[in-house]
Amino acid sequence: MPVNPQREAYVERLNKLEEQGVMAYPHIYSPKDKAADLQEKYKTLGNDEILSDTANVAGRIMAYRNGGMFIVIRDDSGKIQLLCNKNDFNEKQQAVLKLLRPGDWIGVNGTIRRTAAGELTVAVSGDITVLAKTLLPLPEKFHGLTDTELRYRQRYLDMIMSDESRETLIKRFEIEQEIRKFMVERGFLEVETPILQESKGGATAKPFITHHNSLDRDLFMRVAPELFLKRLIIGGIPRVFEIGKNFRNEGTDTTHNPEFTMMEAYQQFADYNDMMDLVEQLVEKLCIKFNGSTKMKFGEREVDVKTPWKRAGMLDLIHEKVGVDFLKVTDADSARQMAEKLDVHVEKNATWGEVVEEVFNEKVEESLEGPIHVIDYPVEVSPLTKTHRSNPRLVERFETRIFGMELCNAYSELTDPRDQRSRLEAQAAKRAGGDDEADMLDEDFIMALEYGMPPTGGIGIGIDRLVMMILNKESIRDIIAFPILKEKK
RNA sequence: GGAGACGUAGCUCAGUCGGUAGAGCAAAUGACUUUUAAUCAUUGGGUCGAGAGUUCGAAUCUCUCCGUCUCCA
Repeated sequence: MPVNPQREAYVERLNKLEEQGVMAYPHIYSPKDKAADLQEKYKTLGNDEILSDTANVAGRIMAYRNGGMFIVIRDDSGKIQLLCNKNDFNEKQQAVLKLLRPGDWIGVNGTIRRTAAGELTVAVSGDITVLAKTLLPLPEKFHGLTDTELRYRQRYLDMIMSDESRETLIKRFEIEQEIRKFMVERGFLEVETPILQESKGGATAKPFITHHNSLDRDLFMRVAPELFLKRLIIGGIPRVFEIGKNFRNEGTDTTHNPEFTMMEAYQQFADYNDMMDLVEQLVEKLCIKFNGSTKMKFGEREVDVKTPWKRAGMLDLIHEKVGVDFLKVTDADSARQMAEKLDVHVEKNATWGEVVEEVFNEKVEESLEGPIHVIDYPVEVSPLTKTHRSNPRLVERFETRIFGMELCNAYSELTDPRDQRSRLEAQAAKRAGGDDEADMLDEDFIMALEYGMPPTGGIGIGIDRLVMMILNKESIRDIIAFPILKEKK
């Protein structure tokens, strides 16, 4: 951390303040008023009008003008100007006033007036209570902090200087609160499951590996909570959800952060159709709550998330888009040849399902503005999903897409322990063949399934992506308070 | 992983043809019962991301590396 050469002057002022017998970092303060409440209450007050009404506010100094005669403070509700008339201040009070700077936290008592210039103002009656002295100057007040690296490394400064950054992060956490409320109202119990896991499972992704010293063994940071939440369903909880961090060992870009927030939910006796209803209702409700309508904007693009949303089979979408019906292609060889004809590159040993998924990703995915549920995936790329009730080559799985982005991934959960074993064995074989994104065979999970899991619908919703869509932020770093950055050298 | 842009004072930025490092804000001292990015005067503040090279001389040209952003895979 580079030393700020101006810090010395701030420390010197702090010392002078304490020499005056002023506590720079007191324990408590209880202001009676908020800036925004006062602005609202006195909005009809005319210029130059002076009242005897008293006010008591506290906040951070954002502007300090005319030698302290005019000070603007900001609390959590908004800003208000203070008037410090030297003639009303005794010698010590004047000394304290002189030592204040933007960035300091103060609390004041005073009376209400509106200045000739039209600014609602608290005329301070002498004593100013210092609540915290800043030892570093705030960034330049007009432009604020624009250096993206500094904004993320010192997010608190970004929040101080940018109303938009601060409000965006607050809304992000409010959205999470609303999601919890929505789920609880529907009878889901919020639970917690292990982040440190002995087996890597639940999603196709590279894990982080960490080490437990006293057990002397490596553990995986979870890529998904899925296999533990299912154990809770088996244990008899009818509806569970968990909102928490998942960790995937991959690069960063505008839609990926290696640790990201996911909500997974599982519902007893339900299937994937119920999950489609769930996510539709959730997103519609959030959009109305935070944007005032069912219209959702992302950059220049706009969609309407009014329910119900379109549902379309993955193979039908491919058929429509490129004119090939992969259901009529029955073996992997023919599928691979078909992919080559479509100019889609696939691995030499790719299965039918892997080819279909790749063709979808290359040719169809991007054009889906949504909201749309892409349903019925190939069985080979969905190791934890129950086979489709009308076609054994497919599974009852859907991914919802909005603005071309994946919002969620959900299934009728695979509950047959025999089928689950053979699917995970296939995954383990891929893993043995060098695919470190493939799942491991988790014997303990299979055993849990052997005790009987009821029909279950499950869903995983990417909370960061959802927040980006609702708040119209095109970079995931804007809605994560502390996104990952490279080491500063 | 690839390509491009960027990196200069605490912050926001300028820096022409390669020739002594600049401004505004912030800071220090003072003035002003005035303000709305307050203003005015004076003063201090630089490893020009790091390293190497070319050159009499490099913020500037070349190369390597680091970091940030964007686009692509």
